[in-house]
Amino acid sequence: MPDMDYWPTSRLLSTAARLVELGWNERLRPLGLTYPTVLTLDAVADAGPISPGKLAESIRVQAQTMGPLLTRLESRGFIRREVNRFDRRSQLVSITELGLELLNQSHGQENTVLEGIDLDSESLREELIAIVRDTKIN
Amino acid sequence: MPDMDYWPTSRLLSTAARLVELGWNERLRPLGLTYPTVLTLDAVADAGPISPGKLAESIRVQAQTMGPLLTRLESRGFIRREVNRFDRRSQLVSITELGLELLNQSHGQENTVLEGIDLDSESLREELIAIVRDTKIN
DNA sequence: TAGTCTTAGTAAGTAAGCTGACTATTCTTA
DNA sequence: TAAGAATAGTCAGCTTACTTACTAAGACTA
Repeated sequence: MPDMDYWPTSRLLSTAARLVELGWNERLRPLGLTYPTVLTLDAVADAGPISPGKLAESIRVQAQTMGPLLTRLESRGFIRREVNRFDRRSQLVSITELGLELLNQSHGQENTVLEGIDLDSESLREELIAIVRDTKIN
Repeated sequence: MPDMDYWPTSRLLSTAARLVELGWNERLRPLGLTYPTVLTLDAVADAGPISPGKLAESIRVQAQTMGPLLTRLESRGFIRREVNRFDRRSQLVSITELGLELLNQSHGQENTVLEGIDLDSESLREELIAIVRDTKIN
């Protein structure tokens, strides 16, 4: 085990994030989902029919990242994409029955991730929120 | 800005990590480096001639991830790889003069990242260390 | 010593994320 | 109303990271 006391905080942050995502993905694999796809499905389920751009903004990735992600979700039948009749540049994404079903199953798994690790401390949450809030995205 | 109070902590964690890495990469781009390459160069500089496997272990990525990363670093002349004479299965990685020089420049940039964000609080570090320590990697 | 187990590294395939550059549509303004 | 600016999405190219499966070399054991 490396001597993490000497790691820069940024390095701790990304390593922790990668390990947590890894744990998530392990649980989600049997469902055919991954961590980012669950984030996206969640956002679509929440925000009703929504454009890919807004979706990208809401989970803080680039539009170029959201495109292929939606393509994968669509090819598996978890979402639907249609052109917005009122602005033909944009699309409207909505979740399918199958997507909703999978999303519910994934929420059932949620509790089993990272049990034993005190990940829900309020102070940790507050510091992470500060980072996300204060880091400017271009 | 989304309502992060309702985000799961894991989501906060990976979003924060991605944004921090983004900020890092912006600073490193003029040097021709990226966040993971600096991690790797750092580890090589620290641990002297070291095998790719140990290197992967020390920064907690898979060996299959380390391989291509070293190939890129080598093609830019930042590191050197040679076969270990005493165990011809393995290699020994060492940093070059050029790599050392770049690494020093990147350390100079380090201070300008994330200034204004309280990223170095001790409690944040402790919680992150706990996550990295307690998350089993296969 | 021959056969098996272990270890080091690589290859192939997929996913996710980025930048920069492009097309198509809509909006704005002179 | 025509020209230019802005917006939505995609394409191409690159990097990082994972899984599964492989080869080569060394170690161990019957």
